[in-house]
Amino acid sequence: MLPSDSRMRHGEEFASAIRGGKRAGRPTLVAHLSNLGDPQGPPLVGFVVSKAVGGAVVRNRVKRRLRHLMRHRLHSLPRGSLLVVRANPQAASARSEQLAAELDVALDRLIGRRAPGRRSDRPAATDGQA
RNA sequence: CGAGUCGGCCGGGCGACCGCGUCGGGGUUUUUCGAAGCCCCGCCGAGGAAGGUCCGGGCUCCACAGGGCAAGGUGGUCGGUAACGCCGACCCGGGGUGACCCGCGGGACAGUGCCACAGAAAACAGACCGCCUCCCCGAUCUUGGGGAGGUAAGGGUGAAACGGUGGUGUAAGAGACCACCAGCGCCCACGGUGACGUGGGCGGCUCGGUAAACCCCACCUGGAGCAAGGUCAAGAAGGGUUCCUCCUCGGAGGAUCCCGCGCGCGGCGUUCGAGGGUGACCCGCCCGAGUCGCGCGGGUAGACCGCUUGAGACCGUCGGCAACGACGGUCCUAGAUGGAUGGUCGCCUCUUUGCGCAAGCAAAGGACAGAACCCGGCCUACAGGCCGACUCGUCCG
Repeated sequence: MLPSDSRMRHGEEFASAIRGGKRAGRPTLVAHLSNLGDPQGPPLVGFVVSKAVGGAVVRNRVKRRLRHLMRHRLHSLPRGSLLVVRANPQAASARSEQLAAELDVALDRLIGRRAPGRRSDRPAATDGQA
């Protein structure tokens, strides 16, 4: 799972990531990324899974899957990042591979906009599909 | 073998690797010597309903003169229990050939209300068609119409029509009277802890249902809830207790402990008592100097304790029809707080689909659902499966 250092725990961090950050949407999830965190600290990742996604069992499963997927993608986030991943109702029925692919696309777009040096421009067709 | 009734249990299994959470051990760094950080190893890590939050408790804080009047709940009896609206046994009523099942099971002579449709009439008596007597009119060989009265046996409606059957009786009839039966009330005897049952006697001859309609009766019930409650930190402008010093006797300074979001405006107040508590209200009682409203500004939901050893689980013996209890032994079994159970696989198992004569092969899928202070219940959801007891029917012996 996710190392405990990288877990987002406070409401204000969620708020600043969602309000002050950039956004990338996919059918199953929406990712918010901001750089307003502690510049020396590790990146913080939080998840928001509303009741629209499903019951308690479904929400827990979605959250755990996302947390597991983020574990291998933490190194791609710069220091001081605040990332919040919101799950859409479609995430309840998605397979793990689909979640992973969409999470990759969303992260690439967010990091690409912040650091235009590497893999900056995804084709516009991806946005249209979203 | 078929059909069925009741009860209990499981709710995918084994293994590998990488992660996460609590706890324990080891190493290392820092240290205010309490501990904290990092790394490594090991154990354990969701449910029968963890769910709905419908009852009952434990636990915590507040309250704990009394009276009146409400409110809510429960409702056969006896027992079980910490307690219950739960459980067991029994009683009564109903259903089933039966095993068994169902019951929201106190009171309808305290009072009020309601009873659709049909029907003449639906609760207190009344009479549509009938039946019978008398009178009048018409007709004259067997009956028609009208009026006054008697009656409830027969018809028809309905879930239900003021007891049933047979007789006496009568103009026709009727508990008007009689016998038996049903039912109601009272009394006695016997059995039972009791609900109640069995038997006998007497009475007037007969009385609808609905209380999950109001209501009446009996019994029970303090308020809030782990965001309870406690410790620390943070916030700092203020108020108060007691003591000391100074003084222009108004206060000022210091120490101490306690309380407390701040400011502005306004209302009501300090013994002629604001406001609060006492379960809602009233009386009464208690505490009492602040309190209430509006506006502006600000601070919060950080850390730790509570937090998992408990009406505990399992096994055995004994008591009890049973629910359950007593005794003995063994065991410690989740404790998160943006909330730990996920990912990738292998083998087996079950279901479905496809291929195949078959053995089998391949693919997809695994019910309902996630602990949050803890127990005892109830209710609701649930793929599939296992075990036991019993009943009825058929066949064989």
